[in-house]
This record gives sequence, C-alpha cells and structure tokens, in this order.
Amino acid sequence: MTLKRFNDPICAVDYSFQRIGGKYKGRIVWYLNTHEVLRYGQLRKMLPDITPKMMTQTLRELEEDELVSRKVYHEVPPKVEYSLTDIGRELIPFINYLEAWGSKQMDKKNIVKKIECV
Amino acid sequence: MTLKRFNDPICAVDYSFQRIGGKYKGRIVWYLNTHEVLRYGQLRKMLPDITPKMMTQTLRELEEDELVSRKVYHEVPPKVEYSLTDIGRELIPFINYLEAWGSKQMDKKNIVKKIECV
DNA sequence: CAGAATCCCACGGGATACTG
DNA sequence: CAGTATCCCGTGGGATTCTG
Repeated sequence: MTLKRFNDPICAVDYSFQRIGGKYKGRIVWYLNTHEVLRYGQLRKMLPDITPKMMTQTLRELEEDELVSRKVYHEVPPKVEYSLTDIGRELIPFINYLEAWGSKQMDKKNIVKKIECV
Repeated sequence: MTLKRFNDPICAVDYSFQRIGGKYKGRIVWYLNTHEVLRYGQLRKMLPDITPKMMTQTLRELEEDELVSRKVYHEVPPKVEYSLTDIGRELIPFINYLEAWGSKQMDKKNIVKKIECV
C-alpha cells in the first residue's frame, strides 16, 4: 500500500521540494554522498536529533522515491546498508551548492555549526 | 519581536533547508527570479494553492531572512512589490537545478505539471 | 489591493518501550 | 543491530471574515 504522502505537484519545483523537503532528507542524502555507503547505526550517529521512528520513515520514503537504496544482510546481528541511487546522486550538486550557501550565511551571522557536515 | 521559527541548525545543510524549506518558498523565489519584480496579486495568481495568510507569512519570513525585499507604495489602492535580494538570487542556480531534476522525474513518471513554471 | 485577525485541524515529528 | 509499535503533541498550514 503506497502511502499518500504527496499532493499533486503544481510544478517541477513543487515536486522536487516534496521529495527532498522535510527535516532530514537533505542531510541524509548529503551524508550518503560523502560516505558512499552507511549502515543504519552510522547514519543515526550523524543525525543526533533524529528518533528511530523518523529515521526509518525518512529512509523508507527516500527508498520509495528511488533516491536511496537499501541493502539488507541476512545475518545476526542484522546489518543494513544505505547508499545513493543514480537518481539520488543527481541531487548532490544541488545540495553541495546549498551547503556552501548555508555555510556562508552562517559565518556571516556568527552562527556556530554543531556539526561540520563535510 | 523576532519569532521563533528555527531550531539551532545542526549544520549548513540543515540551516539552508530551514530557510527555503516549507511548501511555498522555493516556488516564490523561483517565480521572483523569472519575473524580476512581482506584485502581491501577481504572485498569488502564480500560487493557486496558497491562502492569503500563508502568502503573507511566507513572504515575511523570506524578507526577514533577507532573501526577498519588499517595496511598499503608499498610494490608494495599495501596491506592494516583491523582488529578490542578492542573497536570494544566490539560490537561483540551485533552484534551477532542482527544477530540471524534478521536471525530468515527472516526465519519467508521466506526471503532468499543472503549471509550467518556466 | 494587500493585507490582518481568528479559529481550526492534520500531520510531521517526538518519546518511550519492545523485538527478530 | 536495526528496526517496530504506541501514544502523543506542536505547529505548519487551511478557511473564512474583516479592513485601511
């Protein structure tokens, strides 16, 4: 059952923001790019403010949108690896750009970054 | 009294998404770029799904973040013009990119755009 | 025309506890 | 380890009405 997460997009900008908006998606895509592949636990450590529920939910949505792929190793203890798909990787230049812009703004306003996400 | 709209950003990506996230900001910045300057009423027509409350609220936030500037003409009937600031303009390449990406995805999935926002 | 003022609600997101 | 399962809440956003 595919959940109803989206309204009919008005235009392409609307569509895109519906995919990568929300509180964590940008950062997840960003981290997955700089690290190539990340396990669930590693990713969680990089998102200190996320709860397990949101973590799973967000990853599922990214997966459903084919931005992220999920590889399960059937072993004990369980191991799951996340990585970017080609479609997801296409968003990197844009997030790169956004990161640079944000960083510059933060410097200008003397806002300190809790995590240097580079 | 500056409203409390933001949590302390974790990193630059987080910061940026807090500025241009939400349902309308991307589109507003995008429209303001392709049109240089827009009156309140014109902008509203381009955002068929927005209510006056959200329209004003969103524009005020963009203004407070210095992405958009607001010029009031003190005349009857009132006239207010919105345009991008230099900081706001810096986001354009990034939204351009996002628009292209979204457009491509929508084509692939045969999703029809209600508005061609180009 | 460009909004301000109310009132209201869904849902994005949070906290905690449990499990294959 | 990598999740579910519940329960819960704040706020982003909506609908409607009013005004300089």
